[in-house]
Amino acid sequence: MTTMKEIAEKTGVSVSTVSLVLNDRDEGRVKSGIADQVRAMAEKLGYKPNPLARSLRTSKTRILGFISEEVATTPYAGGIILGAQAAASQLGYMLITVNTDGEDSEDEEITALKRYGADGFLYAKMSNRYTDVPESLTSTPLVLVDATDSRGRFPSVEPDEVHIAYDATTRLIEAGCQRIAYIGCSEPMLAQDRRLEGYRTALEDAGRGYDERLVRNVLNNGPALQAVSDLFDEQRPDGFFCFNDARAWYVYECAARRGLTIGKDISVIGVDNHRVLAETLEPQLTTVELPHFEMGYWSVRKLVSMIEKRDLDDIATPETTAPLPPLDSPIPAMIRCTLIEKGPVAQRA
Amino acid sequence: MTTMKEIAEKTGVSVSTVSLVLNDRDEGRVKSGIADQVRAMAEKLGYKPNPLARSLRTSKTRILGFISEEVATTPYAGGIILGAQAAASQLGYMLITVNTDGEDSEDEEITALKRYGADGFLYAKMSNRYTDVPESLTSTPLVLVDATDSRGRFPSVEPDEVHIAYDATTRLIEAGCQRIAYIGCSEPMLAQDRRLEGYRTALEDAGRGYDERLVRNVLNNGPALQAVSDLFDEQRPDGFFCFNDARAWYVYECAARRGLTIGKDISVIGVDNHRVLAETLEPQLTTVELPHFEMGYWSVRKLVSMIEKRDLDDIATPETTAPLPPLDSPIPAMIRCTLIEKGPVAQRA
DNA sequence: GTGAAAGCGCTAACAA
DNA sequence: TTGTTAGCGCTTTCAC
Repeated sequence: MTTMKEIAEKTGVSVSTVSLVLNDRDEGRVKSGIADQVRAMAEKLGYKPNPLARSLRTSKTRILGFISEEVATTPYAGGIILGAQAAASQLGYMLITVNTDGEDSEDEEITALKRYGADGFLYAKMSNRYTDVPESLTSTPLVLVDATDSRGRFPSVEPDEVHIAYDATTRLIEAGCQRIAYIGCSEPMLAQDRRLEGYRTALEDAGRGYDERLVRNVLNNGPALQAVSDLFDEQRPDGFFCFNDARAWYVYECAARRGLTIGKDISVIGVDNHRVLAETLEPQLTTVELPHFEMGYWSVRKLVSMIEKRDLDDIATPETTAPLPPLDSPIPAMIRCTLIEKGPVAQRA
Repeated sequence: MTTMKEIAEKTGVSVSTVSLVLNDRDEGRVKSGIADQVRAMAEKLGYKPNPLARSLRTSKTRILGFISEEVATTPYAGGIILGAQAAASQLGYMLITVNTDGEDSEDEEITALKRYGADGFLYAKMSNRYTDVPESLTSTPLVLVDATDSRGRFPSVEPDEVHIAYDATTRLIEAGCQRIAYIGCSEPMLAQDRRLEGYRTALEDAGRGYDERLVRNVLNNGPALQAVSDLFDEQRPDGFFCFNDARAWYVYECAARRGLTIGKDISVIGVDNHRVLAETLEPQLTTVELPHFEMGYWSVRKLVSMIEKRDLDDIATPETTAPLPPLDSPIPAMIRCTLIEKGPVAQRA
């Protein structure tokens, strides 16, 4: 690894000059001829700054910590991490992903990261809910991802849950569905509340009544299948909006048992949390893809703008291959989601 | 953050002495009274070494890089990462997880990690196959996880694929299945070859013939469902061993369409790569759980033993909550897998 | 046994 | 406009 010292020697200047030039702080301080020489030499020797040494001096590491409980158990976090990494590498940061399977290891991992000098943290949950931020995180720049600080102290970047449900429900209405059910989540959760709201609003905007008999909020377990089964028998819905993969699968399963064809007899739109829909039921159902990538991407930009105390609107995207959101938009807190029509949605008279 | 300097001042000794003591290199070099004082003061001030400063001096960072393409897209990597993190934190290392969605970003991320001074790398694939190690990784200690170096230069830690298939097939035989099918993978892959071998050996050990008409190697796509469907009609198998989730789902689907009950008419054992089985089909199928956690765990130990050029048999597990493999065992290259009987396996006469 | 001193690679006052 | 100096927190000879 070449050092500034080597460059200085080979160019016949001092290290400080090299430092100045290579950090682009040479404007009006170093003669441009010299500066060019230095840059050329750095290029020639393939100089790369040693981030450790720099950090030791500046006490800024350009390291970002990504904390999540779910990296390990769902592919859900995947897109978020990809997006976060894209933004981080774009901005010259390194993203360190840490998963804290339990409460115990959490603080431990966080302090480890802090000792390594992380400049800031992302704290990601797996489904939008009010969240208590661990105490150890409150003293550093922090952005919540797919979560909302229960005490309102920290900014967050989340999917636009109301719109998810509104769009899905509207799609079902437009397809001609008459009795549209919502299979929700019975745990208290922001995402659930807002999706129910979007579902309801869509119905009302279309001049339909909201009928709570068509709403079943269930858990991810045995009784859930029964509840959905009952819904089929009692209400005979012809359209379903489902909170997530598992719930969409219950509908799929119930339909199969009754000989109902999806796309003909009933239409199903599900939110694809765990990629189960994408991976197995793909041809059968229409899915809403959560904006994982975008959430990761924008939360990193938000975090970095907090750390560097400036807007990032000037930072363009030079050589990234990943699909990036338009960079001229300001950093959003809510992100619209994409409805993906992979499977058939029945068109009725 | 307290520094050694502070401890030195408050104790009235020099930094070098403090360094000696706090690194346990004081035996016979520092009077034990002094040493105790230093330790007490360090404890009192809550001293934590600054890893950056240390690394700058020693050019060892105790950072491990975990490179994978699939962290982002499957939950498969999750267990591996958990295991790797458990081992790393046990051994005083920090694990940096990096996913390289495409070929392009891979080298970039690796060099970034190298500049941060990673002491070694884990290179993980998503299913056991011969793998070309990226050139940029060949100059640092490296362990492959769930993959085999195509040029045989680097050690790897993998599931015992033959046994997976042998055990699953044997289980089906013991349950009384007469016509046991294997739904495999048509891509060339170590895991596929070895599982086919295990399937075959189990049949032969049981005095059964191997009938290649009962084997269907398919891809993860549309025609696959048709192929499995044909298998049902042509061969009427009553037992299935499936390469992974998606393939198990094809069987599940075909059975459902024919009104066959799993656990009564047919038995299905699938390898749970993507947690789809665990999350949606859990009550229906018997799954083989790949030893993700263990793979991560043991590969880190292997890597660290390479880095530190010593055995790790003396390192015990003090305060980890995660389930750890027994620590007295030597580092294994192949890891046995667990067959999980979640669903019914038909018992026939 | 202990401490002084040098240095890892870099940045930033301050001098010149 | 450039170089000198000091120092980030730590480890490691080498004198004493």
